[in-house]
Amino acid sequence: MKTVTDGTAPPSDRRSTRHEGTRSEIIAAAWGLVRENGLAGLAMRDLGERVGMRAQSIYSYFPSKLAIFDAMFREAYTTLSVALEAVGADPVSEGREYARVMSHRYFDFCVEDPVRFQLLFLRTIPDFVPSEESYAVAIRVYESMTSDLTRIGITDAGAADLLTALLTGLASQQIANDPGGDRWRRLVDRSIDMYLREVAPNPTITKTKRRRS
Amino acid sequence: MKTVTDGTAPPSDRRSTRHEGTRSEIIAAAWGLVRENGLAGLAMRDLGERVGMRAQSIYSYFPSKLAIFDAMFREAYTTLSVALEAVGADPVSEGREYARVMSHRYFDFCVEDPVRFQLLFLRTIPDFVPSEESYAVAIRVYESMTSDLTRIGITDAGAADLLTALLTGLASQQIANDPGGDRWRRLVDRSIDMYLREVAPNPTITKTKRRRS
DNA sequence: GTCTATACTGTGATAGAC
DNA sequence: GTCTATCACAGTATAGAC
Repeated sequence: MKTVTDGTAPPSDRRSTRHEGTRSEIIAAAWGLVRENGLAGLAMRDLGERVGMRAQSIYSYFPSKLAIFDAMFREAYTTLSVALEAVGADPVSEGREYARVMSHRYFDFCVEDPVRFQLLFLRTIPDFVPSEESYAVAIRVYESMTSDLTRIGITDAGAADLLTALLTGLASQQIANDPGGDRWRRLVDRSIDMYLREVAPNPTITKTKRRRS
Repeated sequence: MKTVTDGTAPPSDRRSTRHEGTRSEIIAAAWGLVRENGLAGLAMRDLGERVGMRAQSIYSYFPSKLAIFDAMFREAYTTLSVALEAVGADPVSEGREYARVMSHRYFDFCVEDPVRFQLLFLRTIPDFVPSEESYAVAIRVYESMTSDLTRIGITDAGAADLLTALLTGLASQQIANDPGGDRWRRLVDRSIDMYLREVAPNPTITKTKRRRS
């Protein structure tokens, strides 16, 4: 129902899988091009050439270029979601340790792919607004993070907002002013300590279960 | 000497002032357009129309569109420089109070004009790299901030980097996820406290002179 | 359903007349 | 300095072959 920005409803019956396959292929090619030429530098003609068709044919799979960005947006947030969920499953990751591991995953995810960072966290493409479905994935990631923080004893209002601001700030500075270096990366651990001292001043709180035995 | 990206050396003698005047006019018009259509939406034709000439004539004043962005970059950093220097001159602004006032100025400067923020702090225009002269202004602002922090007792390596990351992170989140609101703005004071507790744990340090009399 | 062919508008930029 | 004319290249869209 209501695949508004989703583009090109599945043909009819069975070879929609092939259609989906081509869509994935296009998105993958788009990521490659975007990493080479920047987010704004994505050209439909280049994209067509990369996947072996003319630019116009792409419109059979996506109604517009913005729809491609939307699919990329959703895919990237899903990747982030998976990366962060893996932390929660890690038995070692309790309390402060969870915060530390999660923060590093988040920071690495940002710095790893500057273009992806730009697409997800900075509103930089002129008319791009993520569709309802895609934005829902983003919200889900954020809610998951909040509930994880709650789980380890950080129930503070604004605690999650403060953490995302801190991490995206470090990542953004790293990307913009020292690409390839570690000038801000090496401040991450210190930032977590600083953050935890603020939102969970009592260290016993963050050690959820069994403190010694 | 070597006005490489500066474009169009002054004609010869005296009416270079008029030339400079037109340049300023073009830049002012560019700011207006960019706030309306976004940074990537700046079109030379629109710009020409705005200043009362054809698009091609602008190339008599700037060698390229990127040169216009460069001039805007420099102008904006000069504005930031002035805003922050005013804090140091304020006699009330000592120690923690300096950090607090300065941080709010910085944050407000960022949020006040999202497009300017994008130009200065996020590398988002495909091939734009600030010229040497323009980047020098940015460096000067940063060095001034560092020396101010030193003056109030924060000599910590990376302290300035941590602060800029924190503030740009808060601003970036505010702009992207709650434009017009205050969801991250109201975390600024708390962030300063958190920050000062990290970089200057001893409160007496930051109170530079006369603690009581 | 998916392709090719063609075309429309708008972009940054250049050459040369005046 | 400012103009006209022009270029190569974007994104987008429609028509029609297969």
